[in-house]
Amino acid sequence: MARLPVYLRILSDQLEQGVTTISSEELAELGGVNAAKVRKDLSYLGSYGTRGVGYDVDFLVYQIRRELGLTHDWPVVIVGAGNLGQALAGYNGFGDRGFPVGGIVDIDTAKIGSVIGGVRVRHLDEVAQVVQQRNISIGVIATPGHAAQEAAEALVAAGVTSILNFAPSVISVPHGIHVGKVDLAVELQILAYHEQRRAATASTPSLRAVPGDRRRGASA
Amino acid sequence: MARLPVYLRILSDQLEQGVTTISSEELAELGGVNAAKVRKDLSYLGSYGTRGVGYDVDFLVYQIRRELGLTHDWPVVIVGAGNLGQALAGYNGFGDRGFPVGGIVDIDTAKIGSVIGGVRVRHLDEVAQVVQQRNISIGVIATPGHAAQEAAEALVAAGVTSILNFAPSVISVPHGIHVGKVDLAVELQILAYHEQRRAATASTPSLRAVPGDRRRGASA
DNA sequence: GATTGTGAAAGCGTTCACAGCC
DNA sequence: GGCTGTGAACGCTTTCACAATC
Repeated sequence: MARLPVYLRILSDQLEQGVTTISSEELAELGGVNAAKVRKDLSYLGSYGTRGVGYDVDFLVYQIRRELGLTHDWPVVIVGAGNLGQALAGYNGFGDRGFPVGGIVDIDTAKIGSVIGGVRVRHLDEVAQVVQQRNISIGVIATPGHAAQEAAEALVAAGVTSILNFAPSVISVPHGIHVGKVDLAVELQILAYHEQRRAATASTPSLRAVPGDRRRGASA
Repeated sequence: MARLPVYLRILSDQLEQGVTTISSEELAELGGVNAAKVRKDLSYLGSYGTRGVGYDVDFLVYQIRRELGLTHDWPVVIVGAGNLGQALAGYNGFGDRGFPVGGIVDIDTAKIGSVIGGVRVRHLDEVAQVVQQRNISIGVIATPGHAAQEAAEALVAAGVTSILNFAPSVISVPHGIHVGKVDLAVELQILAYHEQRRAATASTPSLRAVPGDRRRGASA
């Protein structure tokens, strides 16, 4: 379920703030979703709530981590030491959340040997070595679009079985390889779409229906 | 519809390769989806296909751009000139696809004045000025998590109506502001989940039903 | 003959509503 | 009284299948 990581982050936050118990309604509020949905999602993990009380935050965090396979670190290898690759390697959000950068590779000899975020950049040809040495199963593609397919093939050949693709082009991989895609332009295009619709409806006086937003407190 | 940007990218690629006509089946193949879905999606834009022939790629690109509001550029302002902000600002994928970086702001005086991707970094306090000068309606948050809320508030106060949040924390914004979120860790967690399931099923020769604890005697 | 456009059917995720439990 | 867990209703999205059209 794609919402478990969201719950996990919220619950981790709550845990830090000293919250020990949480109801489905509170969690739903924090996550911006429906309480019934939260209960359905969590019941999928097992019956870990207590009726009349709620869920034990600490236990729930453990269970979600277990379900997501986050009981141990998943080192990743980054292909591409350009702007994006450097940002990802230096981004604490990766290592802090269980995905330490186990290697960075590139084909630009000018970049090879430099150190980013404590990791030395090596040549793409050595990616198989890196993957096997550090027992890596997740690769991150941070290359220009035209190099993405080559990067994907090198990763698969090296033994990686999951790929997160930041390049703005579609890669094709053998069956059985999991691919996640983050296309920055697509995200912006969706926002642009909403902006454009906002402009269109704002200039259309016929649509007078006011959304009946019956929330109690205004957003704080 | 969230798939339009995907079609747009494929069609743009095809256009560059000299393809002038495409059938729903070909487009579906390239996009990895069902042909009927493609037709339904495109029929939503209007009846722009020709039976027995297919769709005119050039015309379709124009229509999708129109629907998405991509007939003009949408300059963006980036909050945070750290690793991620620099990567985004230097990333051609933004400007090339209609989202030029109209400004970068930060609170670190050491960074202010430096030039990234041709744009000078200014102070967060000047964000309203930047937004109004360049007529910006989309802001990008590339700060550490703890600064994301402050960034969001500054953007909203400056007049931005859409926000793309790369920080690993949830921001709350007034009603009517559109927020897109890219959480790098969430993407990786989803891949980890699949990896973990792969390992689990690989080590389970046959899926034997595990007896659950049925409370009460209603076992049938 | 090939391909679109679209009603109808099927599938899936969400929400409701309430019994069961603390 | 409060809250979970879940069958059932609902609504939305996807897929099918075929008439309409080129």
